Amino acid sequence: MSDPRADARFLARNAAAVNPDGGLEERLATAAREGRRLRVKLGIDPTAPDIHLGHVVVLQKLREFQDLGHQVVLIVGDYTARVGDPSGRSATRPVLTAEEIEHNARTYQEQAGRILRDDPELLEVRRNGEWLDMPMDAFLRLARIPKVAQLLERDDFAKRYAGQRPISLLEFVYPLLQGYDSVAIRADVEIGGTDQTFNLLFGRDVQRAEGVPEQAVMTMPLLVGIDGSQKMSKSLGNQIGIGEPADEIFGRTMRIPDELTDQWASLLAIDLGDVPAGDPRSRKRALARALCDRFAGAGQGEQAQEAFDRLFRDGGVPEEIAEHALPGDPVLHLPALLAEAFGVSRSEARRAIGQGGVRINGEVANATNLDVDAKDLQDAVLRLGKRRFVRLVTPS
RNA sequence: GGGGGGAUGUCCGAGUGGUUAAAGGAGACGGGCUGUAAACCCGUUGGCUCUGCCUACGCAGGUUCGAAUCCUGCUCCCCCCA
Repeated sequence: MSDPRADARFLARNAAAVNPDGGLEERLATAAREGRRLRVKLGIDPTAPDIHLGHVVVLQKLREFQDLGHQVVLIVGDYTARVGDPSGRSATRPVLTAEEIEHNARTYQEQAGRILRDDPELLEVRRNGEWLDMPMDAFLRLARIPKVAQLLERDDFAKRYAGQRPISLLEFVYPLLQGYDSVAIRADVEIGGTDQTFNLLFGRDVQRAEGVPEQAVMTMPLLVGIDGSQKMSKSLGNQIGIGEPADEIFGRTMRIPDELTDQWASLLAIDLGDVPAGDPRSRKRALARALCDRFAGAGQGEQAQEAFDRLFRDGGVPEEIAEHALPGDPVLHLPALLAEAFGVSRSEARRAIGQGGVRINGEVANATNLDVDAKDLQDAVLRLGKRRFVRLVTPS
């Protein structure tokens, strides 16, 4: 039926690396020979439930495995999340409660379901608390596996160690726990971002020590966020969530640097088809449309693009604008109104007004007179900066 | 157990008694140009009832006309030696 070599080549086409060389093809061939599905593992962190395009890169890859008949195993890191991960040094990361973790995990699962096939043959979801909540002696047995020198080879650790910056024992233990996940579920393949390379490869060591076959490891390049420099992440605010409205997806995609367009298309498995390479703007628009169609629904791309053009090319206003109830007073203090309507501080609002960044029905707001007659604001469209709009309505 | 270093605005990071809402940078935001790209230019960037007022330099107290800067206690963090 399927050809392991061709499948491996297809799957690896946009990957950063496959380890060991030829490992994926070997696993595919083994599975074919034994007439079974591969178990393809992805560990997910239930501290940040909202899926953005960065997650999609990996999920899309899993979907490709599913389409070839293989089984995806999502591992919710509920146990590890409860302990908290101090890496990255984001200081006061709160340790989540079991309820929060569970809620996040469900949200994640639900969103991932929009990319993955939700067929029990093809998708299994597990919690690592199922096996990590082990007795001390079992843990200590595992603790023999990693060698300190080996852990210190991990780039992140090596740098911090050299720079005399802290590394907690807990961080040292994480790769071991993740690796044990691979043992527990008998992973054939594990997927992750390139930042996970060490951990994924370490899973092989744990598997070997535990006497189970070693997984192949496929790492995907990290998707660069819309700021064009750092990896996409919610905490950096440079993400596009898959649950966002089409207009938002379209607009934010149009903001990425041109150089990112092809990389995004490749990692997100979007075919830009015949859009000429010499026309970066059209390529980006095609990408934006495709993303809208995929995550907001078929046909959304076309619509979002029209709205976008109306707004930014023709200088109009969006069709759908959030509404904000006008307070009843006869005279309104503009900074206060802006603050409420857009969720900024009054000082911020004042600055924006002073800089000509606020428009009422297209007219730049007067910076010297901040008090406005309420009747001049009836059903007015208030605009802050280039892309924030609100329609003022009278509460009935 | 011993010794040393540190905690400043969104982040990084200057500042060791007064002109400090606190240098500089990053980020962000507003404006210009434009393709909501890049590059570039200008401006802003604690809050507010805004020509002024309030709150701020880990926490609490003290010295002083005056403290982020000095003293005391506390909390937290890091490094080194053992």
